Amino acid sequence: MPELPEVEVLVRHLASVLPGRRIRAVEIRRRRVIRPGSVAAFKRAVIGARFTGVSRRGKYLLFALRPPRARAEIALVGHLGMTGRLYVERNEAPLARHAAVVMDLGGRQLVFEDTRYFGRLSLDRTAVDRLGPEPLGRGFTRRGLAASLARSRQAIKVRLLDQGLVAGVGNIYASEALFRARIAPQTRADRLDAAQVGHLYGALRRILREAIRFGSTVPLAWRGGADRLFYYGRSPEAEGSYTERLAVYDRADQPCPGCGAPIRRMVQAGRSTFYCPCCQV
DNA sequence: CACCATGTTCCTTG
DNA sequence: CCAAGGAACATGGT
Repeated sequence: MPELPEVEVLVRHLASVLPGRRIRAVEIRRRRVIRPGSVAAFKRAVIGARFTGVSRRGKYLLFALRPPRARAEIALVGHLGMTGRLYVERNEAPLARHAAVVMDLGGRQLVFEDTRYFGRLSLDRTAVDRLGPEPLGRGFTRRGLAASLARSRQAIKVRLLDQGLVAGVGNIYASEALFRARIAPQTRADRLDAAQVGHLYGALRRILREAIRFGSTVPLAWRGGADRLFYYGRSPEAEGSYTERLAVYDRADQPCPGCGAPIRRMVQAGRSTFYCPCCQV
């Protein structure tokens, strides 16, 4: 479930596994995933390079690579789309059906698996450069958020999904944050008062931080006893407790944890929004 | 068969 | 020019 917290948990894991490893070979099984850019240029830049670091920006993964013979470092950008997974396993492990890219690290392989192939790997940073501030970073402020929202007549739920407003919030945490802030999702962004913007700011940070803490606290699990790590770094058994943490997302007709009224689902900009009609005004 | 799904980008409409 | 909405991308679950 790749929104900011899931990507952050994954990045922390990969940062403990990848640095120091060299890319011996790359197999592109789905060329669509290498985008934008060409497969040939991608392979040329990446093969032979060594991982020096892994970080995150919004929902994007950033891999720092040092090519051989001390040329400047390059940045490999990754995005998991809706169903992407990224893990390191032994070379002999049977390849997943939807493995899109496999990088041979010598004895181990880094696998980018994605059933829907919406995810991508690229050397192009333009999408990353267009992102708004990191919600858990210094650049995200109440004033900045208020100023951005004052310029838009769009529904607040739809605004939150714009990665240029704040980076990393997706469909799940947008609904969750609005519930915590007690703001109705259809409220026009420019109609929120200062107190509501303050609540929303705090709710976003709290929701995202808690999700990261939860994801990082659960022990890492390995599928089928082999050493293939689930991309989100949690065991299937933890899945139940994960969804139990969500107050409104995917809970249509279930009782609101605050007042007991049935949670509602509606569609905004083509995507589901879940909310409590009684708690969120 | 129908509808739904954690995301982004492109195209059209106003 | 910009904002907003919808389709497209591709596969699988219910």
